[in-house]
Amino acid sequence: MEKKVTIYDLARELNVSPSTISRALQGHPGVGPELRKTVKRLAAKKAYKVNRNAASLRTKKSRTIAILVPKINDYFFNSVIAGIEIMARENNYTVIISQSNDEYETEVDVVNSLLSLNIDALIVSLSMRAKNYDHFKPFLTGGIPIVSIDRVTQEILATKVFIDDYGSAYLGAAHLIEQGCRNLAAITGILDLKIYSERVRGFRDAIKDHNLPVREEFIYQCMLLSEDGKKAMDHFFVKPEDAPDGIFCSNDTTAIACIQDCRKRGILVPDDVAIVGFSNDPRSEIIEPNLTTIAQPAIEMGRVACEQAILQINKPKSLITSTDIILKTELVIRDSSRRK
Amino acid sequence: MEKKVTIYDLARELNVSPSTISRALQGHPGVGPELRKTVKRLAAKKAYKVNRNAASLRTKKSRTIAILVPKINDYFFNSVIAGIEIMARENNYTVIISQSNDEYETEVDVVNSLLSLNIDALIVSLSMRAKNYDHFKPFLTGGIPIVSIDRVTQEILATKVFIDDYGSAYLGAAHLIEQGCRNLAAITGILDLKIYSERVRGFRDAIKDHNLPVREEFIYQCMLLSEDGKKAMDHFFVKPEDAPDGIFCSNDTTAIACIQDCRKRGILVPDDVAIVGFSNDPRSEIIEPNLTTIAQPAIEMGRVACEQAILQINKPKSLITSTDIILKTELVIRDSSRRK
DNA sequence: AAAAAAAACGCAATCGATTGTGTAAAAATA
DNA sequence: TATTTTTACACAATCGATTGCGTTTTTTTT
Repeated sequence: MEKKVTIYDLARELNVSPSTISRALQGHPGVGPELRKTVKRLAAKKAYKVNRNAASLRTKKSRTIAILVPKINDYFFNSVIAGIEIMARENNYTVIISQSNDEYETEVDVVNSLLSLNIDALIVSLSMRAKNYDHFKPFLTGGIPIVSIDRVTQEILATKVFIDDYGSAYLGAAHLIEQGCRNLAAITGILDLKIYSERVRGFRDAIKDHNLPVREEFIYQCMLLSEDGKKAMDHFFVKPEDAPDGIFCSNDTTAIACIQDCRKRGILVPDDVAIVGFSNDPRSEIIEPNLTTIAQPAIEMGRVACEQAILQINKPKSLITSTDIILKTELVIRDSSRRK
Repeated sequence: MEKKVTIYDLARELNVSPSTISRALQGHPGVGPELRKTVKRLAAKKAYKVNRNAASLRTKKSRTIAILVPKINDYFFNSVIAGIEIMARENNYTVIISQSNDEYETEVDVVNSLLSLNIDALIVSLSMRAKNYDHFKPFLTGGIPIVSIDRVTQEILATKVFIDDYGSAYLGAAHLIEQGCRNLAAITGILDLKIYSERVRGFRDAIKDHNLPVREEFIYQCMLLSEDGKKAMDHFFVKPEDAPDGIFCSNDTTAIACIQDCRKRGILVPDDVAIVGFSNDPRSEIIEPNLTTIAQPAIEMGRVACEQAILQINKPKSLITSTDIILKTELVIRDSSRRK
């Protein structure tokens, strides 16, 4: 149980003051180049590490970025986190993670506990069950920048990194129509979230623009879990003779559930029903038939979000701005929608 | 930009000393129940949050647990992380994550930077390219407990949470033999890691115990990436007439790659070659044929690891012990190995 | 009622790093 | 050489919470 070495230890050993040690280590001018080297050498030799708690207490900067996502073990968020972590490391930031489980209460809870931590920035993807966004206010009034990703809202003053949900969904739906579908259905997340309402809007517009009817009962709102996919199928197929021939899903989990459910029902994909998912989950190129899906640059999104966070951190507090950064998606056409 | 409220603010407002505020908030005896309530009420009203940096500096406890895994966006580790996060939250701990990308240098780097952070415990799964474990020593000499998961080593004094790799692999290989395979191959990770050497040992013993020959050239060591799976197939099938009829893979990624490669080669799974994977990745029940695999309780492993970490944290430092906790696995038999 | 014990709270040091300001010595200028 | 400017470093306050110890007040005991 050795105690950690502090700048005082180094100072004593070199017969200089602790402040000089601190400055030397930071490469401050005002410390002779000679002495600076000596200090750094000794620090390395004695395996000195700054006590970040002490430094943070003094400077009010923790070099820590917090991430809050609905679910950690989800492919998309997972990749986003990986992206954030990479960029954070490159810039010598530490990353804290937590999940809301898509529950509003947990989100509030987590956000509150983050307030104790003196984080420099928060990167957040909202929970499905948003009620209001008051719990984020202390960050803004405290000068802590928020970067909102994927599931964003205009109600928080934050840099937003997301994709063109409207356009992506439009593309997906249009693709289904091009493949001959005339009777489209959609599985969507909770429409309170812009991300999902935008996708549905794109879905609708694509149908309208092709002079087809939008069937309201074929827009199924849910939490996008696997079971929800099956329930949606039950819902769509109450009258099998009047069922959709194309389904646009807001994530791959439900899309895969649909494909599996089709198989059970003896419905052919893509011939009877063509299916498009969202995210390009690894499972989508494994399911048979391979899933057509909208690829999102998840890792890239993480990197950009983190980059923006760091940018904001280094900006004068009064200048916290609200930029929107929209990343490109790609429709990856596979067999689940390709009709020869 | 409001400044945060501190115990001094509360103290001034109530005309008591900061120490009393601190004690009241912690529920210390020695503060009247009356006053305690008043303090707590005011604290809540003014949205007071302890400054954890200040507290940590003083107490040398940060209520922070660090996780270091090879890869964040990997299903298994992902789930472990989720499990850790849940348990950590329940106990009011914060979780820090980082990844080594399975590289030794990065691992050393990350570990070193964790030393600045005054973490209370470290939960680590080793990188594939371990050279030595010296970088972990400062934690032990510093009284910071390490919990090692999945990829563990005896060379670090730490609580170890893992599975019965030997037994699981034995079971997997024995299962292949029962299904009629006589010529088994294995894809393994780097054998320096106990987890993989144990699996290979189980694999070998199962073959021996069934009086079959172990073919050394059919044990393929690699990083367990998807490409490695394909390379392994190339290797196994140099002489197609003398190729394995059963493959035991140390993870699902390579197992899936094998199945896909078999399809390309026109090899029937499981009839020509039966395949068993490891981890029960979500993809394993989607690939055709569904992958037989060893299910590991990933989230549970995370929970237990975190629980152990907290246990160690609360133990007198001199009592840091090295417990081994072995979790149960389950052979999930699916179509990739089931021969009728 | 006096003495002892307990309860309730304040004082001040402490954790380790940072940084504005002060000061001596060295270098540059007049 | 005397004076000004620079350089190189030290002093001491500060960040916010915690905690050992001391003091005052209240309660209990004899």
